Amino acid sequence: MAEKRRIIIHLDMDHFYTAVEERERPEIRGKPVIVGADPKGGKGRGVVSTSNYLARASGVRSGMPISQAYRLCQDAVYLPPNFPLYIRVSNEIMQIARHYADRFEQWGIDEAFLDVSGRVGDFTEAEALAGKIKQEIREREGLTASIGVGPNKLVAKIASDFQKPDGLTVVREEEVEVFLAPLPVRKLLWVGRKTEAKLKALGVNTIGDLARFDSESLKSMFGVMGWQLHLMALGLDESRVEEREGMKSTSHETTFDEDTADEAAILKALDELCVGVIEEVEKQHLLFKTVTIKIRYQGFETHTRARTLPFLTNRLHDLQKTARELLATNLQKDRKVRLLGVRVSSLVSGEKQKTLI
DNA sequence: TCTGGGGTCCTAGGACCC
DNA sequence: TCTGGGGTCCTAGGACCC
Repeated sequence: MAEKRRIIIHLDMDHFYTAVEERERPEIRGKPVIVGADPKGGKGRGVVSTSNYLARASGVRSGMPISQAYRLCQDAVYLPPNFPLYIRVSNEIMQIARHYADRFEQWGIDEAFLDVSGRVGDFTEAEALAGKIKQEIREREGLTASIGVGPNKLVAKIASDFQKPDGLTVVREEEVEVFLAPLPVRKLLWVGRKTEAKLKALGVNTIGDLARFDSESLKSMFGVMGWQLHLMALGLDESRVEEREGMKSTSHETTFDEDTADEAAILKALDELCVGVIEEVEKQHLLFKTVTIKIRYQGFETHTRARTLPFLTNRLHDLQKTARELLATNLQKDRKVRLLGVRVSSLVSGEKQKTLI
């Protein structure tokens, strides 16, 4: 039995963090703006979270070391991230978008998928609907978004990235193959740096190359992922637009300003991370069973150590005690530490738990 | 070039149970 | 002495997303 044809919209806010900052601070408009770590005159550690298009013109990109961004664009306005603000604005935008969709799925802080199959008869009507969504976001929030419309989530997502900023790209079912073929494989969801490199070694550069590649070889080389790669290259994706509910884990981590072997400073940082995690656990009314700590040494070597408790808890004392024990038995003496992290998982809603007991 | 902080999912091996 | 099969849970690492 043939599935009903779907029409999916992907909404992607343009350079979200910097766009929000520019909206809130008229004095920085017209300048390159970079949200991320403190550059500290070129000596800062950390990376660029988001940069506006003026900064991108100098070569600045998300994820780039902030020291490198500083060399490329010294006259930019550098701002620390203001997550409470971005989350507030994000919630307002998601409210707007949600009411245009039969099914809605938020994706990160500034993206969303909308299944509008039941609301529009064809892609032309979907394009008009997408225009209305962009307009409402512009009028109510003073921000621009780029939208992609396609027969599934994969194509819609790639389409939203096709023309930016303030873009609107529609890819009909019969146009999918021609649209995807010339694009680099890196545009596919789940194809990151590593997979891109492996594919390149096979002579696969574009999505078209991948579509022509033998699917059995892909499966034997990449396992489950290989089959997925084959389907994606053909523009096929049956995954549903689905609201995710229930966090699986929550964590805090911090990179020291300077790598340190000072045990007192390390323990203090660990305790503070635990406090932050417990605040989130309490806010969300959660109980947890598994504690994981993360240690990154000087040189970027990273380890995780986990322990599952025989009981559910939301107590700071349990977290700090477990985290300290995991650290004590795994910390390599006299090695400088770059980063420390604390995560809790095996989460259960505390309210639900009460009714179970 | 020198690599944040918040997440999700997958894989592989080992423990343990029936 | 040599040794099953299936299932679940746990740990560690890694790829990927925004």
